[in-house]
Amino acid sequence: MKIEDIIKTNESLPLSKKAVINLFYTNSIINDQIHAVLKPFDISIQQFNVLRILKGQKGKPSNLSTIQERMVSKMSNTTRLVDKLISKGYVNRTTCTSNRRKVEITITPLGISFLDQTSIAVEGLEQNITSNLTEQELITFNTLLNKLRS
Amino acid sequence: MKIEDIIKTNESLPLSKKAVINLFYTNSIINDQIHAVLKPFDISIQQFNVLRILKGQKGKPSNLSTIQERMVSKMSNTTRLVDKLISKGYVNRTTCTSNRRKVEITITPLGISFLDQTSIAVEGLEQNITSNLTEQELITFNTLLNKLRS
DNA sequence: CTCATACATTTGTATAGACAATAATTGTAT
DNA sequence: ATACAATTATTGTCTATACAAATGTATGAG
Repeated sequence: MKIEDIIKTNESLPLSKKAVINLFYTNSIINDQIHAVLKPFDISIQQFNVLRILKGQKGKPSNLSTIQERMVSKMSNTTRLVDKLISKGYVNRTTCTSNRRKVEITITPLGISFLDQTSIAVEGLEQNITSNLTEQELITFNTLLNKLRS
Repeated sequence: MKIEDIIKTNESLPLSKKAVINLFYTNSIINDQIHAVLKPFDISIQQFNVLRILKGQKGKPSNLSTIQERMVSKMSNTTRLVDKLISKGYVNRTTCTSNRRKVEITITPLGISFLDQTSIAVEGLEQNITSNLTEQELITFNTLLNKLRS
């Protein structure tokens, strides 16, 4: 469905506004879909992303600031996000010995196996969503997003 | 900057995942920019959107459900959003006489002049962001977003 | 007319997020 | 060595959001 039809505006929008609204709207739709997929696993998108980042470190511990850097939508409160993951047993937190201001966060075996399970569901959704576009279109889409931010 | 460089992943991502992450990341960046532009006006993006929807009605009052329908990122709590706008004097709320379950919300003259002022700033930003793309690229971008949701 | 049901909005409550203030540790200049 | 600034994380507080329950109103069946 075209974005004009969705927001049901009578006047035709300038292309710039249409693009921004369309970006927000599409993001919102997909966000809801991921949220729905994660719901049975009782985890939020942000918590899921932290686990993904930690697993990407392959055992190497991360500090809070590193996690925050790599989060796609930055979170002011990574401390409390990690608190939630600790209480679920998915990550560990220890103070860094070489620099005691820092903290070292690692994913637990339970966290890894949990992440592996949920990832299957999320990746299925991602492929399902993007299957509406050809490979070439996906490449173009990524390029356009990159340009938009530049 | 390419999305791979931003999330600094060692392994190359599947195109489907890359596209979804890129969408989220780009949305987040632009969201922050709009937030920053609106900050001096002391209004949230959601409140701004409600004002835009109401002005689009050209004097015709809207009920809550209509507003909710047209919001790009749907809000569970339009009541309280409207409360905020009332306390700022930007909208009015009266119960609908023909159906007293419903409520009629209209934008006030103050709301309109406020919206006109802020819109200049927001539209400037929208044009600034999208100026990185040619007109043809913007059209393609909109088409790809539409397809992604289909 | 009265009851059950549907509808439109509001309210309650728990969680998430933004942002500023604080605490603890380390680095640096004199 | 000491004082001051910078770094890193945590906490407090207020607002926003998600979601369920409650409120008030309308409608249709019998």
